[in-house]
Amino acid sequence: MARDNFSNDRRATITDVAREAGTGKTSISRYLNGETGVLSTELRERIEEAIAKLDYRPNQMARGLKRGRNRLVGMLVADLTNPYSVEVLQGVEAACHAYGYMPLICHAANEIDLERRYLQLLSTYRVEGVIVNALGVKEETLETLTRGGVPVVLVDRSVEGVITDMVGLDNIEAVRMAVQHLVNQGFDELLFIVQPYAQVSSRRVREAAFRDTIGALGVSGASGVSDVSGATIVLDLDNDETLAEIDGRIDAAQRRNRRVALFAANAPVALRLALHLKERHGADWQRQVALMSIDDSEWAELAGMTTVRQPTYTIGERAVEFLHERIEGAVVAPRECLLPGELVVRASTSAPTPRGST
Amino acid sequence: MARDNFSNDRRATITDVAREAGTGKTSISRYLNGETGVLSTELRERIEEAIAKLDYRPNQMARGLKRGRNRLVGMLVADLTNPYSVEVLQGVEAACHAYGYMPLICHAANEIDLERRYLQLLSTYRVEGVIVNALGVKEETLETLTRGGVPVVLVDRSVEGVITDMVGLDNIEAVRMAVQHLVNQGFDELLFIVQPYAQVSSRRVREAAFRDTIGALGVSGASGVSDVSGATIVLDLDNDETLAEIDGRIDAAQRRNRRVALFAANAPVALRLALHLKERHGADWQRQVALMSIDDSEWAELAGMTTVRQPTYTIGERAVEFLHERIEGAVVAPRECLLPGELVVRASTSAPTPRGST
DNA sequence: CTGTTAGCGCCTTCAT
DNA sequence: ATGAAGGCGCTAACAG
Repeated sequence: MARDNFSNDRRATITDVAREAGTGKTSISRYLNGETGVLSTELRERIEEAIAKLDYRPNQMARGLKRGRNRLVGMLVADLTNPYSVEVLQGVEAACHAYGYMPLICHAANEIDLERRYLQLLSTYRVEGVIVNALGVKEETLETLTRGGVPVVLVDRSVEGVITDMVGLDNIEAVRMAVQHLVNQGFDELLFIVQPYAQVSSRRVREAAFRDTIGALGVSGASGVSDVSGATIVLDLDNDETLAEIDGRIDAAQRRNRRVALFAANAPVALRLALHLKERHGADWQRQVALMSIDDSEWAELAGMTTVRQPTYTIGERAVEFLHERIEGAVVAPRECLLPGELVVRASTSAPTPRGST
Repeated sequence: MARDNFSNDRRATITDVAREAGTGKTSISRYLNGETGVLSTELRERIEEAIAKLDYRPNQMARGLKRGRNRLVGMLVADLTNPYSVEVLQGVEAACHAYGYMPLICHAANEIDLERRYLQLLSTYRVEGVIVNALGVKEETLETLTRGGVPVVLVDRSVEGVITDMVGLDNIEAVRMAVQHLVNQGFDELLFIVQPYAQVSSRRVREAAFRDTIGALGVSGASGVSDVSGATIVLDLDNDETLAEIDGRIDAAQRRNRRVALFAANAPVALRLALHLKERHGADWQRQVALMSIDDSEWAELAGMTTVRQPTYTIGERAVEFLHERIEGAVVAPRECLLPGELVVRASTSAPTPRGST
C-alpha cells in the first residue's frame, strides 16, 4: 500500500527532484542532458540520489514541447499481416534505436480510412518524420504532413504526385531474374498473377517488368530459348472467379503441351494460389503446376516454393537513414533506392511436367 | 515553393489562430474541445475559417501536458513475427480507436533488453496504460510503470509476482480438447513439444494441462479408450539436437506399433517441426507422422494441419476494455479472462498410420 | 559552477 | 458569451 517514499502516485517532476536535492531545476536539467563536467561531483551525487529516491523519469512530452523535437517518427504500415511488412518494420525499429528515435507504429490494416486517420494523428503528435508504406494515400493526405515540414520516406511503393525519398525492391531486376530462372528451367508458358493495382505502384511495376522481360526474350532468343509466352492475370483476393480463369488457362496451355509456371507478384497472392491449387489438385498439387513468387514467407520453405527474397530488413534501415538525414535538415533532391532481391530456388520450379509427360 | 498562406514551415499554434480570427486563445480552445453552444455562431465561423486557412492542428503533446492525459496507451509485443501477436494487435487497435486511444506499439523482437528499454520509454512518454505481451519481464521492470500508477494488462502470459488483469486463451480446456481429439482419432502415443518455459507462463500451463489430461484419460478409461501415453519434449528452436531426440521417440514408438501424434504448443514450434519432418520424410511427411498445434497460422490450411485457433482478436479487444476501465479509475480486484479456443480439424489428424500398417 | 527567468502550446479558473 | 492570466514539466538564455 504505502510506497517507501511518499510519492502520492503522481510521478515526480523536475521540481520535486530539485527540491529533494536542494538545488535548482537547471542543474537537474543539465544532469539529464548529460552536461556532465559542468556539475560538481558533489552536486551530481545529490542529484542522482534524489532521482533514485523519487524514481524520477523526465517527461518526454514536456521536453519535446520545449525544444521542439520529440524524437518520435511515424511508421505507417499498410498490412502487418504481410510478413514483408513485419520484416521491414524490424529494420526500421533497429535503425530508429540506433538514431535515438521512438518509432510510432501505425497499422492501417488495409483500411484506407484508417490510413488517413493515422496520418492526421501522426501530424497531431508532431512526429519529426514519417515512413509510409502506403495503401492508397493521395498526395493531399500526405500534404497534411509535408506542409508542416515533416519529411516523408516511402517504402515499397511510390505515391502518385508525391516526390520524395523512396526505398524498395529493384522490381525490374527481380522480375527479370525470376523469369529467366523459369525459362532456364524449361517453362515456356508463364502466368503472372497480381492483385488489382489500385494505388500500389510496385504491383504495376512488376507487371510491366514481366511483360518487358517476356518481350525481350522473344526478340533476343538468347540461350537457345524460344517461344516463351507470358500473360498477366489480375487476381482480386476476395473474389474467386479469377481463380477459375487461371485454372482454365493452365488447362488450355497444358493441353497444348506447354510447360506452365505461375508467378505470383507477392506473398498473399502466392498463398491464395497455393490454397486453391491444393484444393483443386490435392496434396501433391506441386507436381501438377509450378508456382513461384516474390516475397519469401515462412511457409515457402515448407511448401518448397521458389521465391525472390526481398532485402526487407535493409529496406527498413535505409528508409530510416534517409529520414534521419532530412530530419537533420538535409535538403537534397528526392532519392530512389532500389535494392536487389535474391533468388531462392526450391523444388517448385525444378521439374516441369507438362500434361503430355504424365 | 511558396505556400498559399505564408506559414513559414512552422505549424500554426493556437495563438496564431486566435490572432487570425481576431479573438482570444480561450475561444479557440473552447471550440477545439467541442464546447459548442457557448460560442456565437458568428465567432465559430471565424474560428473555422482561421483554422482552415492556417491548416492548424492542435498539438497533442501540449494538450497532454496540460490536462495530464495524452490518450496514449502502450502495447508491448514480444514477437510480431508470430501471427498470434499480429492478430491480437488488430483487436487492440480496433478497441483503442473505439475508446479514442492512440496505441503506441512496441516490438521487443524477442530481445529481453529491448523489452525493458521499451517499458521505460513508455513510462517516459507518459502513456496512460500498457498492454503487455511479456517476453521475460520481471516484476521490477513492470514496477517502473505500476509505481507511477499506470495500469497494466497482461496478454497471453502472466508475470510472476505481478497481480493484475490478464487475458488469454483458456489453455487447460484447449489442450484437453486437442488431446481428446487426438485420442478419438485413434492416436495413442502423444508427444507434446514446447519451447523452454523461460518466463512464459502459458507454455508451462499448456504442458501441465497436457500431462493432466493424459493422466485423467488413463484413470477414467472413458469412451472405451485405454492405454494412451504421452510425453513432453522441450524444444529449443535454435538447437537441432532435440529434433533428433524427437525422431528417436517417434521411431521407437512406431516400432512398438503405436500411433504417434505430435502436438506443438504453438505455431513457431509447429513450423519448426514441420520443416524438420519434411526434411526427414520428404514431401509426404504428413503421411508418416501426425502433427497438430495450438495457433492457427496461415500455412496451417495449406499444410492441412489440425489446430486450435485462439480467439486472438477478442483477446486484444478485451485487454483494451480492462485497461480502459482502470484508466478511468476503476479499482477492482485483478481479473483473469480466459477465452475458449476452437478446434480446427484438418487432414493431418485424420488417419493414424502406424508403421505396422504400411 | 549554479540559480533565475522566461517561455514551448495548450487548458482552466476567474473575471468581465 | 468572451478574454486575461497562470501554470503543466521542461529547457535555454542570461546573470551571478
